[in-house]
Amino acid sequence: MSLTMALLGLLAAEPASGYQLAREFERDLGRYAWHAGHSGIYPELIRMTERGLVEVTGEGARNSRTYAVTALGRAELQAWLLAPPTGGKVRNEHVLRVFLLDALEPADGLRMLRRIAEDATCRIEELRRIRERHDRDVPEGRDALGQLAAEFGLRQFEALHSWTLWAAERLMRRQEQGGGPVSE
Amino acid sequence: MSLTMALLGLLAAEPASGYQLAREFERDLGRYAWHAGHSGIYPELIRMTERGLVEVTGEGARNSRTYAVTALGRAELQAWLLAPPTGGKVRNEHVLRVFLLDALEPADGLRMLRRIAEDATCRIEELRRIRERHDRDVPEGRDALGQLAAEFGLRQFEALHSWTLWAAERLMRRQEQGGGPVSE
DNA sequence: CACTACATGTAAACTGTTACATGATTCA
DNA sequence: TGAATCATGTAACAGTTTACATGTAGTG
Repeated sequence: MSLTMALLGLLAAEPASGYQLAREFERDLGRYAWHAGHSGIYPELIRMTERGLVEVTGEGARNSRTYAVTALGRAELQAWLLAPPTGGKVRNEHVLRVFLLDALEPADGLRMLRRIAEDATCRIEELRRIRERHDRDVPEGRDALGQLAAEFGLRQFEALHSWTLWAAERLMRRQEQGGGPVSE
Repeated sequence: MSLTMALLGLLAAEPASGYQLAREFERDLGRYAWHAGHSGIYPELIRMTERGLVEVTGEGARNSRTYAVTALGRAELQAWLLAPPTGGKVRNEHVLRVFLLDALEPADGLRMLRRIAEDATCRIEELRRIRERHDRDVPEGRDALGQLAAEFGLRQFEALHSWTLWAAERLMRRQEQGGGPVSE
């Protein structure tokens, strides 16, 4: 269901081939929202074509097919977006790691936090550069989705960074006070 | 794999029954990091017992079994936490919806953003209350994980809220300027 | 011509969800 | 004793991933 909508959303911004869509997932969408590989995308596009949600609008070199959303597809996407938020399932391995921090020795936990903080800093800088580019030439089509993603990611990584600082401080407070922290 | 680690992490904080673990997933972990239902948890606990990662340390009323991590389980968890961050898969239906915003008519998009912002505000207030409680009595065991989650969630919802404000402004800027936005 | 990137697919294995199914204990 | 909650499980189904498989076009 969600994969269907993700594809519909990408194609609503701009028609594309399965290959291009797969690359798109590796960029913004796959990073923050929904991950998918080409082997899931191609069969899904065929199913969607059968259901009339998308259609092949052209064939290019190397047997590539360009897909575009149909009116029906657009209607289904909009209906889904406006529908009451069903208890969406969350799966995020990064966040999971971060939550299990207390299972490590404090020294290891600190190392892990520092690594996460560094990584977050890199991404924040990268996203700030992307933002500047967006400020100059106002994005259209799929780049507009990229802009939404960049602004979202920027704030999220800032939040993550702020959290690592808090968590590191908490760890050090604990280390000073109570002696044996984790191990049995 | 991730479910295994999530369970190991919860049990590392405090031994528990499958039922208690399932309830735990409905709270912090399932909200932000990893969702799982009881029908996935019970079979996984049995497999983990067979692999020697956990063990049954007691049986209580109503045929309940209490599981605890073994030394091996703790070692595997720590190894996984310290391992290089494999390109973790992300699946978040909420974020997906938010990314596909541009597929809606501007008026609908604004309504959606407002709904998300309101929801975020509620959760932020809730998490602030939880934080105050944590400030009074320093959490131990599984409550410590709850504290990590609360501080993380707080920052994340603040980021989401900030993003909705930005996105709403962007939508209104677009509405003023270029006329026809989405529909073909 | 070799290598890389483009481009699409399938089958088996794995993971997770939904719906079904059962029984124990507490409380009103 | 009826209802709610605690407590555990299974089987069929749906969705994803991994590995395999194939062929095209451009570039050095």
